[in-house]
Amino acid sequence: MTITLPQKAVTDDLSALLHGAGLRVTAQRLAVLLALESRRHADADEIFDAVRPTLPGTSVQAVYGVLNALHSAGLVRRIEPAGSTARYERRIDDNHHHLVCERCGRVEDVDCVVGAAPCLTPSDSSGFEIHSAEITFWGLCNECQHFRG
Amino acid sequence: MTITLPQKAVTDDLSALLHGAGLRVTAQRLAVLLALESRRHADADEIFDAVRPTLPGTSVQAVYGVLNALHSAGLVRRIEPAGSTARYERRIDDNHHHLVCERCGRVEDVDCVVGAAPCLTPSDSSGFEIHSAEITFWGLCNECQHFRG
DNA sequence: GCATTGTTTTGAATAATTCAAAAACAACGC
DNA sequence: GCGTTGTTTTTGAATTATTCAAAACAATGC
Repeated sequence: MTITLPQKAVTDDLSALLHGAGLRVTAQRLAVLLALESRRHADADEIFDAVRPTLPGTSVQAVYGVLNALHSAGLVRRIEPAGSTARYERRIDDNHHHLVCERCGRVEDVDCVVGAAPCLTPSDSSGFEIHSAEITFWGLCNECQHFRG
Repeated sequence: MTITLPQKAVTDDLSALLHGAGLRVTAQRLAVLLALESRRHADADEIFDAVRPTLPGTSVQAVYGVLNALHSAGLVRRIEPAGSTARYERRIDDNHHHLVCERCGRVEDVDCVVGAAPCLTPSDSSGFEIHSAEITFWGLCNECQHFRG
């Protein structure tokens, strides 16, 4: 029986993830993936801030590069709600959607919509070959509802 | 019986539209609205190009200003698909959705989705007060389907 | 017509993201 | 273990959509 430090175990998982996707395992990529584990809908800047303490010397450009690589490999999902910068998330396997606050930009997950399946089929696709459907709900988050004049 | 030039009639309609929304009627606003009549999902730059010939001296900033005013007044809808600049459209009364080409960024309208109504209700809204739902279908347009390797 | 208030122009700034070249590094075979 | 090769990161700069601010101007109500 081998005893592994929890931290190490997580990093091993992430290494395997990268490896499995045909990507080289680098400290920056592991750090970005780790940062995404504990954050939902993080943007490049948040991730940069999260990575910096443990991996000083990392550049913002590297973070963008890593995120682009992870996205191309299908390991992270990128959403760009109107008015926000690009946000990244690790939940890629399920087909969940997003609630975005019109006032503060906060993003929350919606696990499913009622009658989800039919939503993925438009009635007339104008010759498009459809790959995915993205649903964004706009409104006011809990906090911002109290700020109205 | 009065005979009105068609061009003039359209402009009168647009003037009434602006007036009804409590906005001042200016040449730039009429020109932008007119440009939007014949264009679907136009961005600020396209509109600027469309306005310039008939109204030289108009600045890009003015176009942005007009579009923001029209949007705030609810006269135009603004969509910002990931990877594109903001696009504007006059169809605001209906609740239609969009097809966006992942390759060339082309945007098409989808009149309705099968089972449209249920789509507007998420199962768990996390305390959000929901105002609207936006559906974007991602895929390849007719043209871009032939460019695949 | 004239004053008021809102809009447009002019000119400059902002901020997210990407580009490019050179240095650093990971993966692989030996 | 060690060099080679191709990829990734750093460093430094560019791009581009959009907004900001002050001054000139124009629409509306009287």
